Amino acid sequence: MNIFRYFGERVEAAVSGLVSEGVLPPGLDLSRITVEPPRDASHGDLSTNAAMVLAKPAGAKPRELADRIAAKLAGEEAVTEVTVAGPGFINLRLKPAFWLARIPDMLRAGDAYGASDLGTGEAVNVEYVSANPTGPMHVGHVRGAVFGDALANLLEKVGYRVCREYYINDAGGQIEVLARSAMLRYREALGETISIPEGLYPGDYLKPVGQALAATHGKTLLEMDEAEALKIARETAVEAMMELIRGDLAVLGITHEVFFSELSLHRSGAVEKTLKKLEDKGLIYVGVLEPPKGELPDDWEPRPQTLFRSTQFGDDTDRALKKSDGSWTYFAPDIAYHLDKFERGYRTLIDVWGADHSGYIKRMRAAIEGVTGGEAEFDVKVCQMVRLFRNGEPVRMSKRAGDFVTLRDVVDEVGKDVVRFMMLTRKNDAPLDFDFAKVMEQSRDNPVFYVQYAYARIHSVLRNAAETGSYDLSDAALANADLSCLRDEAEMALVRLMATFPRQVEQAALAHEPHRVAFYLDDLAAAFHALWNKGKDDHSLRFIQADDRDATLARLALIRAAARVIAAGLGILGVEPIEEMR
RNA sequence: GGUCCCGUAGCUCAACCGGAUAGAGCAACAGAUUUCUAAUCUGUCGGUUGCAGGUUCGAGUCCUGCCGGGAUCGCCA
Repeated sequence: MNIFRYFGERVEAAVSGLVSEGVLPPGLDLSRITVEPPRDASHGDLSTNAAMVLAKPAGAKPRELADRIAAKLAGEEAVTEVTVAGPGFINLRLKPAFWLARIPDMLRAGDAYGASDLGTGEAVNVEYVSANPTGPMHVGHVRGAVFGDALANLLEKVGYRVCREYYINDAGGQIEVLARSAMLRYREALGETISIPEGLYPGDYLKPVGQALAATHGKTLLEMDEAEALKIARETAVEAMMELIRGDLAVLGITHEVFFSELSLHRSGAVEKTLKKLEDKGLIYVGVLEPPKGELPDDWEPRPQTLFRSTQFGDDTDRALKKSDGSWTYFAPDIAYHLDKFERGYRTLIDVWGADHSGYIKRMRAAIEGVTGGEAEFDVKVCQMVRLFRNGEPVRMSKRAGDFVTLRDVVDEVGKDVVRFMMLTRKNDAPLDFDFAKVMEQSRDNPVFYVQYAYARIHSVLRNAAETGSYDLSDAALANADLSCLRDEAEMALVRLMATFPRQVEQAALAHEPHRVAFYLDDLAAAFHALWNKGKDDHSLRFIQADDRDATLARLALIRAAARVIAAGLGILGVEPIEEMR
């Protein structure tokens, strides 16, 4: 149960009661009414702005209207106290029994706790990673990968039908470089001594590709037309690189449903078809762009080019679709790609990009609006850079000579779960520092540990209970425990926080911000650790009470539910909970 | 120079797409805990939310202009 949604309905009922009594006019817009936890807990359990929002359109004074609504809400079964405060807030306090009744909800829901039908099965496409298939994934790709995956989990959790998608840039110039690099390795595999010139990929990961080419084709590639040979090398290399990348992603626990090839758009004629569509709408023309302001690129010269009228949709300048050699720019097939997603039935398109692509957002948004007639909702989530540290010292990386930290390096060193959690401890558009030492630290400082430790502590208690007493610790049994002895403020604080989880998940999903789940889990862990420590001070608050079976069962139900919530939250982040840490 | 992102406590960051007295952690200081795991907890100190206007009953949040940091800037992807 989402208590905020529930009371949102109760507030609406109170308002429509006032409408039928003639106190309020009919036809009021209720959409801006919110029911939230007040920022300051001393104000109560729930707070609504209904009176302030409705006052003006109803021609009423906010405080007076608040009093009328409050009087109606006071009759609610679960409510113990209603107050009107400040400019017209209505604050509700709920019966402890109402909060406690959420515990069996949680135990019965298990992993599904926090799930909802908010998305009503709507299809959403999340495109993330989409790293060029020119080598293994490096650390720069990790954040977007984790973010996109967690966002997909989050949207699924609240009832969207999510497609996780990867766009393979297998048609550009970098792929030509890859093909040439692979050819070189092929010669090497045939026994030639090679040196890798500047501009080609030097990494050892292309050696197996060269060997595979040699094994399959013998010396025949050397004898055929170079373009023909490069084509074969390219296909083999791209396939091998995608295998590499899929493996890297698997290490992070990421699986895409769709891998979409850029090349397929070229081959199928989808690019031409898409641009024809734009042309028919008068959105394409041949023209000369103004030179960019400020320092000019060295080789700049005015030149007529095929342009998309993205300025018509709010972009700063129109954008080139063809290179001077007549081939497509990156932009052209990308429009076709996004149209393809739309035509596959996705009305909500989410792209996860690195910060270095943020200058591309306006034109893509413009293109999608143009090509779909404004029918698609397009959101780009930009992930800022991750700065690597080792014991506070920045990790130096130079792209030359393959001297970069790979995704596998990081995961091998600290583990998948630590990487995933840490990547979500900052808002996506804020830079993130990742310190190899710090993320392994076992301290309050380290949120991964702190949350995992709360979960482990709970399981420690449960193990202890299983050994020392004859309790039925199944969720089904605990869900039937008499919870009335849970009265302490620390216990209630924990319960209230757990009960807000469904709302937190919904809000995070609507904002496309999975990091909120990570922050919530840190708060939840804090509430649990606080309760634990209170039991040190006051032994009557310990979870296991040898001489009080009812109290023990109630508390085991409480902490078991807390563990369930932590697991549900970690599940969204794609992190495995740990039952024992020693 | 244009565009986008960021600017919140000494430090690292939140703040639920406009709500009440802006919250956590770290650091500092003062305490608790001989444990259901002494990897934890409690308290104190700490703020003109970069600056100046505007919209609003109400602004860290929206708008405008500055200041500062980052990213990016016709054919890379």
